[in-house]
Amino acid sequence: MPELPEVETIVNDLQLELTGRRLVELLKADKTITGPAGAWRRLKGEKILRIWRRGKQIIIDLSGGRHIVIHLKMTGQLIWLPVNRRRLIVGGHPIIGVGETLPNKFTRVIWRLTGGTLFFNDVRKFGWWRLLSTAELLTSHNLLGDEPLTKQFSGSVLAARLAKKSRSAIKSALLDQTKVAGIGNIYADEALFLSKIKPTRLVGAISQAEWNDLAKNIKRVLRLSIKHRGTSFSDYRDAAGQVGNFINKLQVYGRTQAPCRVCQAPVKKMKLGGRGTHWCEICQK
DNA sequence: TGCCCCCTGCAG
DNA sequence: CTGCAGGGGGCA
Repeated sequence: MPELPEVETIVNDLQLELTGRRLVELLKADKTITGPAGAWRRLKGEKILRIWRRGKQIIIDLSGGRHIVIHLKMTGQLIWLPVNRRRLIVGGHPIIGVGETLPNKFTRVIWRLTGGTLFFNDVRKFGWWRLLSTAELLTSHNLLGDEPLTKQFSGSVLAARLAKKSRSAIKSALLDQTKVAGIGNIYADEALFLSKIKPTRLVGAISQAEWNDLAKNIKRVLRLSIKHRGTSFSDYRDAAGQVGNFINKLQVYGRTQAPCRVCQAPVKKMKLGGRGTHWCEICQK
C-alpha cells in the first residue's frame, strides 16, 4: 500500500491537523499495538508535538519525550475525524464506503484526542504501532537507508549505496529499505520505466549516467505523486479518508497489456523477487 | 539472495 | 476455487 508519497501525504495532513492536540483516551487497541497496553493508556494527557516521516514510517512526537511509530504496511489507514464531522464525506464524495462512518469492521486502534478521533484501519492486520524512546527511535532509523527526497541523494550516492548488491536485479535492490527508504513496488517500477532500465538488469551493469538518471527519476516520480496525493490502488486513503489521484499518471504499474505511453507496445508483467513487476520491453533495456 | 509467511478480500 | 495484493521479517 502506502509508499513514500502516500505516507508523506498523510503526515503532511496530520501535522497540520493534530499538532498541539492532546491524547484523551485509548478507546480501542488490538495486537497492532506492540508492548504492554498499560504503557499506551498512560500516554493520556500528553501533547502531540510533531508528526513526521522516515521512509514509510510515521512518527508522532509526544510531549513526554517518547514517540509513537506507525507502519501502515499493505492496507493500513490513519484517518482523522474532527469532532464536528461524523461521516467520511468531503466535498460531497463518499470515501471508504458510501457514506461510511467510523469505526468500521477493520478499525484496529482508536485514540480520542482533543477535538476529534484518530482511527487506524487495517484489513490485513500487517500494520503496527510501536512506542519508542528517542534512543530506540534513532537506533531503528539508523537501520534505514537514505531518504530519496533529500538534496544529498544523487546518482553517485545511489550507486554507492547499492554497490554491494551488484549481482541483484536493480528493482529488488531499490526495494531494500536499508539502502534507500521509502520506495515500494509501484514507484520502483515507475522510476525504472522513466529511466529506460529493465527491472531485471543487474545493479553491477548500470552506468554512471544511468545512476544519475535513475536518482533523478526517483525524485521526480515521488514528488509528482505527492503533488497528486498518492496512488489509491485499493486501500490507500489520506488522513481525511480521501483517495489519491496519481493512479491515472502511472506509466506501467497496474497497466499490464495496456499500450506503453511512449511506444504503444503492450506493458509486460512478470514476477521478480516475489513481486509483480511491470515494464515495457521496448523502452526498457 | 530467495522463498514462505503474516492476514483478509476480491478478481478472474 | 486459485492467485494476487502499495510490506517486510525470518529462515535456509
